[in-house]
Amino acid sequence: MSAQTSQQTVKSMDKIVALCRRRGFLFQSSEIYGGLNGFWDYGPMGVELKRNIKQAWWHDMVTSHNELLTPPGAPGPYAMVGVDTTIIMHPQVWKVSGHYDLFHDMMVDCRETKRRYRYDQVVGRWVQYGGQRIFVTTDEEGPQTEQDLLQRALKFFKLRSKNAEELQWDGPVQPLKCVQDFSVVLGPDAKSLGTLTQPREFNLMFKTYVGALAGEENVAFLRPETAQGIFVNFKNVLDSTRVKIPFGIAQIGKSFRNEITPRYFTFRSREFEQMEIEFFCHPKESQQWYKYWRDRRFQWYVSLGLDSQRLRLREHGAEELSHYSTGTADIEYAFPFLPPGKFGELEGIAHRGDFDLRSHMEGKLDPNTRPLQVELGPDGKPRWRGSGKDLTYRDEVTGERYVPHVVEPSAGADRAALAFLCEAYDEDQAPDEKGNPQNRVVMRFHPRLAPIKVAVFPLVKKEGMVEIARDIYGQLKKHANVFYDEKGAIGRRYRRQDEVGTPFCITVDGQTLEDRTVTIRDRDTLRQWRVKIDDCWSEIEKHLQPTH
RNA sequence: GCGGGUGUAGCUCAAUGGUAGAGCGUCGGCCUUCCAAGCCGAAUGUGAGGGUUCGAUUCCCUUCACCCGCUCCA
Repeated sequence: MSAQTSQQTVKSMDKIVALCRRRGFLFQSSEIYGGLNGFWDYGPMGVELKRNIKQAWWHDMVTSHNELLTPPGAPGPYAMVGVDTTIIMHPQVWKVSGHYDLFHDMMVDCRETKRRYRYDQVVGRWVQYGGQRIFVTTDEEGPQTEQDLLQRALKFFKLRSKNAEELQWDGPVQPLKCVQDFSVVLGPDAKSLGTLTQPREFNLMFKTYVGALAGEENVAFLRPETAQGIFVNFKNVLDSTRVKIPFGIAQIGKSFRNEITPRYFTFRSREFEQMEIEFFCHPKESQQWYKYWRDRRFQWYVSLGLDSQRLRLREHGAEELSHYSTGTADIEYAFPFLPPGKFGELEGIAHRGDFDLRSHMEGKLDPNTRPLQVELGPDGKPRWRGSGKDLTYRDEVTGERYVPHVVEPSAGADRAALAFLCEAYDEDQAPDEKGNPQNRVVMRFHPRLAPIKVAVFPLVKKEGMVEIARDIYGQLKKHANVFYDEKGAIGRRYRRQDEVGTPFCITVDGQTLEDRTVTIRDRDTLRQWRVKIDDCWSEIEKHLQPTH
C-alpha cells in the first residue's frame, strides 16, 4: 500500500488557510469580535509548529554551535551567544537608529489618482501662464526633476514644447512644504489642481507611554525590530562573557510595525516575531562572513524541507542596497498567494558595516553620506545624539582597536511558519478499505517541525489493545508531543493525523498481544513496519535529528 | 488610505419579508483486526451595530473582517 504523491498539487491559498483554521494552526486575532486587521493567533497545532521552528533555529544557530571548530564554509571558528531584550526601549534608540525619522513620514494623498507620496519627496515650482499661477509638482529625483516639471506645466496649460518660453517660472525648485495653499497645487500625477490632501502623519511605530501619566515626555515605542536590543547590549555581552570577535548574538522576539496594508494572511502582520543574529567581525573579514551567513541561512531552510523550486536566494543589486551596505541578500519563497514568478521575503542577510555601532556611539548617521557622517540638525549639532559610550573593540592579541562590522541575518518566524505550512500542504490519493483511491490532504512537515511527532492507536477497542496503547502513549510522552486516539475507524484516525502532519503513527494490533511488537506507519509513504514496543522511541527519534 | 468583490453551522452549499435545511466534519452509542466504511442519536447558524417593518438572514445605512487591484513595505 502506498500513496501516489502528486507533484502537481495546486497550492491553493484558500485551502491552506481553511486547513490552518480547521485544524487549529492559525486563527484571526480577537475573532469573536470580528477580528483585528494585521493580527493573528496560533492555535494548538500552530503554536507547536512555530515553537519547533524557533527551537530548531536556536538549536542550530546557537546552542549546538561549537566555537572550537571551523564550520564548513566559514572563514574560521566563532562564538554564538543569545540575549532576550525588552520590547520597549529608551526612545533615543529609535531616533539614533533612524527608525524614528523614517517611521514618522508625513504623507500626502492625491484624491484624483489615488496615489500617495512622501510629503518631503514632493518638490515643485511656481509657474504662471495666461494670468494663472500654479505650483506644479513632481516626485522625480535628480536631473529628471526640472524636465518633468516643464512637461507637466506645458501639459497643464495645453502648450507645445516650442512655446516653453511663454511659461513664466517664479523662483527655484522647492519642496511642497513651502506651499500653504494646496488649491493651486498640481499633484505629481494629477490632471487638475488641488487634488492633494493636507499632509498626514504616518506612525509606522506603535506609540505608547511609560508610566501612568500619558504625556509627550513619556512617549515610548514598541520595537520595530529586535536588532537594536542586540546593538545596545554589545558592550554588556563583551564585558560579561569573554567572547572574542568574531562572534554572533542571537535573539528571538516580538516586533511591531504599523503596516499600512497588512495582507496575505500572516505574511504582513503588525505584530510578528523575529529571529535575528548580529554577527560582529573584523572589517577585513566581513565580506567572507557575509557570504558564509548568506549560504548558511539558505541551507537551513533547505535542511528543514523547504527545498522546492519555490525557495531562492536573491542578491540585491547595487541600486537596491542601503548606502552603507556592501551586500544584502534575501531568502525568498514563492508563496501561493503571490502572482506566478513573484517571491516573498523570508529572511534578509545584510552586511551593515559599522553603521549601527557607530550610530549608537556618535549619533544618528546620515545614510546618504559616504563615508558615513553624523546627521546634523539646523543648529549644526547632531540631529540625534548617540550614547557617547565607547563601542569599539580592542583585539587583546594584536592591540588593534576598531569598530566591528556587522552581518545581520534577520528572519521572520511567522513568515517561516507560513512558508513551511505552504510547502507542507499536499493532496494525494490513498486507497480506502475497499482499495479505491480516495483524495487525501496531508501536511508533509519535516519531522523536526511537525506539531505532533507520533500518534498511538489501538487498532480496535478490545482484547487488551487499549491498555497496551495507553501505556506506550505514556512512555512516549516523556520524549515528545504524542497524540492518543482510540475512537472510530483506524483509517479515519490516520487521515486526521495526516492533516496535521504527524509523521508517524503507532498501532497496537492482535499480533502485539502475542509478540509485543507494534506497527509504525509512515505519513508520506503509508508504509508500515513492525518494531518491538521497547524500540518505538529510538525508531522515531532518529528521524527527529537535525540533518546538518 | 482609495477602488472592486465577498460575508448563512467547523467546512461546502441551499432557502425565505413570516419556525433557516442538506452533505461532510465534530460529539455520544453500537459495530469494527489497518487507511475518512456501516447503523442509531446529538450539538452547532445568518460577521457586528442601527434603521424601515406587525415581523429583517432577506430591503436601506454604517461598521468590521477577508480576497483582488493601487499605495506602502525602513
